[in-house]
Formats: sequence, C-alpha cells, structure tokens
Amino acid sequence: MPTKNERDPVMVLFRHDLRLSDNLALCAATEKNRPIVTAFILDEQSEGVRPLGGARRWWLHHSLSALTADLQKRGLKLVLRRGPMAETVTALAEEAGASTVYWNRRYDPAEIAADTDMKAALRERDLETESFSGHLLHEPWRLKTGSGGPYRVFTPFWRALVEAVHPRPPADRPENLTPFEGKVATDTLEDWHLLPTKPDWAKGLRDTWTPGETGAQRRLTEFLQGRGDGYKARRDVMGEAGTSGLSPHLAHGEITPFQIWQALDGDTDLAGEDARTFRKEIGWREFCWHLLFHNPKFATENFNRDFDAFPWQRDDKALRAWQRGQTGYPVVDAAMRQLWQTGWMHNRARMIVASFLVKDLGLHWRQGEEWFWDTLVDADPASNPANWQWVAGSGADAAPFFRIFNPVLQGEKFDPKGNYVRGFVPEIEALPDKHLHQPWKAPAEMLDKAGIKLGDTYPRPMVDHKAARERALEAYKSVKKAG
DNA sequence: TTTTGAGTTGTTCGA
DNA sequence: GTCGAACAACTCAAA
Repeated sequence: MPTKNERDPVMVLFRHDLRLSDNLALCAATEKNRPIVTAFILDEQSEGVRPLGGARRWWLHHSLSALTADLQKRGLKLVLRRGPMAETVTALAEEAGASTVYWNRRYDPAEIAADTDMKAALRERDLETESFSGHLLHEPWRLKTGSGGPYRVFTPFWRALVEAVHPRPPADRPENLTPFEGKVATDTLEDWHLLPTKPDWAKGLRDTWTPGETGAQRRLTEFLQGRGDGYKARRDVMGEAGTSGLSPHLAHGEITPFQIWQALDGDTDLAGEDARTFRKEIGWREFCWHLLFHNPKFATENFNRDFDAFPWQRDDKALRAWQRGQTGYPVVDAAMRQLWQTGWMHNRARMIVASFLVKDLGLHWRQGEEWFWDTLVDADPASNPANWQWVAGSGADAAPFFRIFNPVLQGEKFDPKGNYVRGFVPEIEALPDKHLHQPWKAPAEMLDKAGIKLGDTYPRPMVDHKAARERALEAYKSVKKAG
C-alpha cells in the first residue's frame, strides 16, 4: 500500500474533453494545489468500445496536438498512453506516484463500464477518485417520466429537461497549474498513426476545420455574432453556412453544452425562435445520449423490435454508388461527396441521403450508420444510430414510415439556387436551376450544351424514385403484418 | 386505471 | 401554382 503524501501528484484524464475551460476535473485538480499529471488515454481495447472511425482519428490527432500546445503554455506535459482504460491508468498513476485521479464522465455504455472498472481498480489501490460532468447538461440516469421510466418521445423529454434543469454556469479555465516535474514515459502522437497516409484523403478536412478548443470557441463566436441570424429557416438551406458547425467540437469535448447555453443567454444575433430552435438541437443531442444510455445496443439493434423482420436488401454495388456519390440524384451525390471531402454533411442532407439508402435502395440502416461512423468528424455513438434509426422508422419517436424523402423535391426546396449541388457535383454545374436536380429530364440539347453525357460523365438515376417508394411502402407493410 | 392529447424535419393527390 | 387532406393507426406521457 503506497503512503499518501500531501505533495503526491493529482492525475487528470483527458478523453472526450479536449479542453481547458469548463473542465471540472482539471479545476478540481488545481484546487488541490498539488502537481498535476495530465494524460490522454486512447482506449480501443476495453470490451465493447467501438474503435474510432478514420475521420475522427484525423480530428483526434489535431485536437490532441492543440491540447498539448495549450498545456505546454502552462508548463504542463500531456502524457499519451494507449490501452485498456483501467490497466493503463492504474499503471500510469503508479509510475507517477499519483494518489488522486480525476476525470470527466463518459456516457457510451461500453465506456461507462470501462470507467467503472477503472474506478474500482484505483480504489482498490487506495487512490482517491472523482468524476465530473461536462459532456451533457443532464445525467441520463436522472431524468425520468412521471411513471419512472426513460423518455422515448423528444418533446416531453425536452420540456422536462428545460423545466427541471438550470444548467450550471461553465467553469473558467484554471490558472496557476502546478506542473508535475517527475518523469513518466509517453507515446508520441506519431506513434499512433491517426493520420491517413496512403492515400492522404484529409485535404478537404484540413481546409474546412480547425480542431481544438480555440477553433471551437471561434466557431461559436462567429455563429452567435452574425451567422446565426435567421437560424430557424437558414439552417435548412444546404448551400449556406446556416448551421453552427459545432458538432465535431462537441463530440471531442472541445466545447461544452454548458458554455453554449450560457453564450446563448448573452448578447447574440440568435433571438426568439432562432435561439429556441438552436437550443432544441442541443436538446436532440442530449436526447440521443439519453436513449443510448437506456438502450446500450442502440448502434446495432432495432429500437423497435418489429423491424427485426424487415426484408432489408443486400447490394454492395448499390452501397458503393451511394458511398461514392454516384447515385444519379444530384442532391444525394452532392451530400455524399461533401461527407467524403470535408468529413461533415449538412443536417438536412443527412436525412435525404439516409432516406435514400434505407428507402430507395432498401439497404439496412446499419450500413449507413457504419459509413457515417467512419467518415464523419462528428461521428457520435449516440446521435449517429439514433438518427439512422429515426429515418429508418425503427427508432424512438421515429418518422412515420410513409415519410419517404423525394430527393428531387428536397433539392428544389432546400437548394433552390443549386449552390450545394454545383459545389460538389461540378460535372453538371452548367445545367440551369430548373433541371439541376433531375438532369435526366433535361432536353437532349440542353445536356449537350452543358457538356453532360448521362451514363458517362454523370450517372443516370440508379433507381426510379417512384417505383422505389412503392417497394419501400410494400416492405414496411410486411413488417407491420409480422409485428 | 383509464383517458386524452400529441407526436422534428414529408409526399402525393386532387380540387 | 397553391392548398388541404390523406397517409394508418400507434405509442407515449401526463392528467
């Protein structure tokens, strides 16, 4: 049993909280007035933990690099370790002689289990531990319906949350951190090979994003001062920067919902309905985490078990056409290419391509969920499955099955000037607006003039939407009967 | 326990 | 071009 000493270092873990401000674990460590060991643990080995997708690995590399620099300015080193959470942290604590370990809580079921193990292992060795909030406005186990169960419908969930919870004010960035002067081994970021090499597909990501706390704060400020005006309507226009773009920063904990909440209370361009709508989006994130907490297999199993009988198709060629943005439906292709190029997709576009995969192509929502998991910089274990299931109809509070997005109508409605399609599908940019969303209906001479050869320079539609819609409705009927 | 009101984001058809 | 109704009943949450 180690002897505790007043000067034993305090260890602070970083995981999905790559920030210094509103970091309660770091604040608590500072208050101890003892040397601080900061460590990031990459755990892809604890049971059930889902390895990060490629886009998030890219982001993680740069976010860790930013965090390392921020800590360095305050004299602290970030120790990098890789391995199962409990064993890795226990070993590091011992090497550093730490008698206290603090962390901010995680909410993925497998990560909760890993952290529970870690806590037990540390306490067994007589270390002091404490965990803190930060990732979510509310603890998913706390909010219950009148009859004691978890909420399954968003609106009552949100009402209860808004009424019940006054989010705490965010904590300031701690000053005067006492660095740990001892020596412990650390991996280097390069050791982890988080960046793509062969090929390097990250150029579009580099051009689009600034991972790290500074980038997150800048994005929030820009959004609240100018870009956020008219949010409620503008957020649906795919060719405009009408959304906050905060999702990857939130996913990595470079900013907290508490900080966003407080910023919305201040002087911003987001007023009235705009502000309420944006807060609601934060609420959806909370709701998804709440659902995942109560349904640990949300990412792989139908929330509504009736859908276990659904006759999903298997068609790898069709899946690949969807992934590559070669479906022949311009708005779908623009969206899939935006995802591939920038690691992100506009919210409305996500619904359109999801509806297309699940309903027009009849492929399982899990195949879409997996692709998004790998390609999205904001891939989130709660929101990703919840929203895929929502579109598929198997999820909580799901869209009725007869809501099948028409990719042409959606394009005309939410990309009326064609900025979005032209930005990502340049081979048809010369088409006039009227035919941009359905090139196959354009007269031959117009296609000629625009330099388009259907089936050659741009694909013909891979399915006929009307017929596909009928097939989807039939398939859903068969589930209904079975259920 | 029973009842009642309501439920993110849509599309198509026919007047 | 625009508008309202139908789509198909179902489950949840709260009174």
